[in-house]
Amino acid sequence: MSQGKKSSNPAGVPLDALLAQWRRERPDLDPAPMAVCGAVWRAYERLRQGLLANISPAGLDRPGFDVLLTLRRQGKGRALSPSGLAKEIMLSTSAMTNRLDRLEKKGLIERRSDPGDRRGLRIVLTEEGFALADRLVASHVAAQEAMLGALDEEERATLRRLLEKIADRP
Amino acid sequence: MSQGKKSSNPAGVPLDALLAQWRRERPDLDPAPMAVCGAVWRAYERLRQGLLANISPAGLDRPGFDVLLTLRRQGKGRALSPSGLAKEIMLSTSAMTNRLDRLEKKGLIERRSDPGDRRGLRIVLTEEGFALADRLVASHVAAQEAMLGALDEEERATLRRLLEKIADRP
DNA sequence: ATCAAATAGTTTGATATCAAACTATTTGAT
DNA sequence: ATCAAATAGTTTGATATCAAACTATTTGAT
Repeated sequence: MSQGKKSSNPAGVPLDALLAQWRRERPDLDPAPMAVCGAVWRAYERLRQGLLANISPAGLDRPGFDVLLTLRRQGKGRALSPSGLAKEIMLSTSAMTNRLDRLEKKGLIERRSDPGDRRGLRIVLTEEGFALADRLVASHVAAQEAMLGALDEEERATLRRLLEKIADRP
Repeated sequence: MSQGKKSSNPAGVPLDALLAQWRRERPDLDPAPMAVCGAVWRAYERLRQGLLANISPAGLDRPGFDVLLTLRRQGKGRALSPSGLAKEIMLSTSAMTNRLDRLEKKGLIERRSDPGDRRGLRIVLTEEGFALADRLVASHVAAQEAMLGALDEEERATLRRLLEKIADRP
């Protein structure tokens, strides 16, 4: 039950101390990239923790929440196949089978057989799943907004641009 | 201004498309924070992929690599306890037991009993583990440098500063 | 000096992931 | 029309994580 981890510092050691150790041990290397990558990692961890705090009271974890939001943002009544969901959420199809089992058991989604392909399924939100997604996405965006609160609009735009330079690199 | 479409997309959908879906479905919410958080996540995923490409040829995974580097940067012959390692790497101590078993089996680390506390252990790199860490950290930093290649020095500093505003937020 | 509480590390039990094997169905070349 | 190959989703087997229970030892209050 207790989350015995420090929350302010994803990895225990301050980045500067870590770099100093490497400079001492490997003066032939320039450890500067570690600081940038470490900063990405720590921001990611912070955001992940905030996400978890938002969804775990509802008994959801990250992949389950992703399924709900992915379906919700398609619009009322829109469906996706398990493999389509797996691709968007970056899970294996076997993990998706498991996720869907759990969400179905909670009454949040429904497996319908695809009328056009008897191998296939169409996953839809139940009334209850739709309502939960609607409720959670609001607090989710609010939580994200709070975590970004130290950044003004211009800084957010800059941050996005710089991060995309990493993500889009071949 | 926006070069936003790339196929090596961590999650399948371009961020802009995702935001557009939310604006249609939930015009009452401002989904802008999702774009920033999504960008952090995608950069993180990119870096994670690059890391994995560097270490998996050596038969290591992320936590195993972290153990090696954490020990290596302490300096030759310096030791840490399993719980100290677990804290730095943010693994449970039970997961650490497992990691150490595997690394020990590969001959990369050694468990020595703590002379000052018979409950405790001191984990040290073997000669082979030290050499592997030394080899991998070099290619690791090189790989990171390559992934950051699109950013100049000033951009890197800015990126760090902005990310820390997220990570350090209470 | 004693002994309850704290601490270090391991084991156990529940659960998650992935890759590969599998079943059922569809597609496409002939 | 046939049937090998492709595809959709599930099951299986190996392995990882965590929390809680456990064993051995140390700490600290008395």
